[in-house]
Amino acid sequence: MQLNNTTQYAIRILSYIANKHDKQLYSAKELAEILSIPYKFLTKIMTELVKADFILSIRGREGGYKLSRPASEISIMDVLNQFNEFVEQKQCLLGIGMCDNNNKCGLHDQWVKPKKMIKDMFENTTLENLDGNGYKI
Amino acid sequence: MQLNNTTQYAIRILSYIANKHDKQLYSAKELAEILSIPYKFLTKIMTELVKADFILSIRGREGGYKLSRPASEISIMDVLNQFNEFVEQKQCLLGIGMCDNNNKCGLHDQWVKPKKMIKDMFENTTLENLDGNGYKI
DNA sequence: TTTAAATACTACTAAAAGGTAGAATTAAAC
DNA sequence: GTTTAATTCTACCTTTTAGTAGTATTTAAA
Repeated sequence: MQLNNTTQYAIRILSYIANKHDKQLYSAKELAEILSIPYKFLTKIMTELVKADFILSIRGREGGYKLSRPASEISIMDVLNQFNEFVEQKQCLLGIGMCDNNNKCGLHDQWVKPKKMIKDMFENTTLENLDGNGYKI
Repeated sequence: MQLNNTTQYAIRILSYIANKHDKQLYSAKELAEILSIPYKFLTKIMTELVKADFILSIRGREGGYKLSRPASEISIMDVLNQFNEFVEQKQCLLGIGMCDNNNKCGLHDQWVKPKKMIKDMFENTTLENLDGNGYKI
């Protein structure tokens, strides 16, 4: 019941870039140091973020990364989907194929409400409305 | 944002044993076939369930497994804890150590409510009050 | 025009999770 | 007593996830 490592990193990277408006570009070196993410692993994730069109990269000397669209237009759910978390909404909590009202697992009914809250939370939270300033990175 | 395989299997096994009162003992062979869980992997999980005192095993010919206490006294949360899911309540959603009101990650505030719902759901659901009969196994 | 500092690509290694094999142990049935 | 059917133990194999290494490419500065 946790997000995987790569997804956690991705959210932290995007959230950091989104909430610091004092600069235009962030280099991988800089992000890796500030966020304590292994440099080589971070660059791998950056490439994926670029391909997913969350991030725009400028190559060459003085290059770096920035958001490819306004922070308000990227929800946490968008990021989760890109990293294969929570992809299939009907995915059974107990791993027995797909779950719906006609095909329930033992936990299905109890799971409906919490699942909806999680879903709404991730859909309604964008890179812009994370918890303002002052949170750990 | 999923339970891991082993945990899913464990819940399914316990829930099956708890909700079929027409027998005293279930053998690993039988459980593996009915629940479509690889036999050898299931026996491994059974051993863990025995050690965790959810299950009582009878060895030797005509042996098998049964619950070690009433189904109403084993919550899903108990099982999750045993299998290292959700163990640490303060565990940060973004993987930045521990989270609380004095030490928040960017998603902390939004995560509080959904997390509480999930927690309550898992704590209040026991092997007895899974969705009655007729659900898939 | 060379050099330096950045991203991108390809391929590998390490650790964790999922799963398998085979033999040891136990105890009822025969 | 021997056999048979069950659980248990130890060790291994496979797949996925996490992380590393090295080189190629790009582009602005010197």
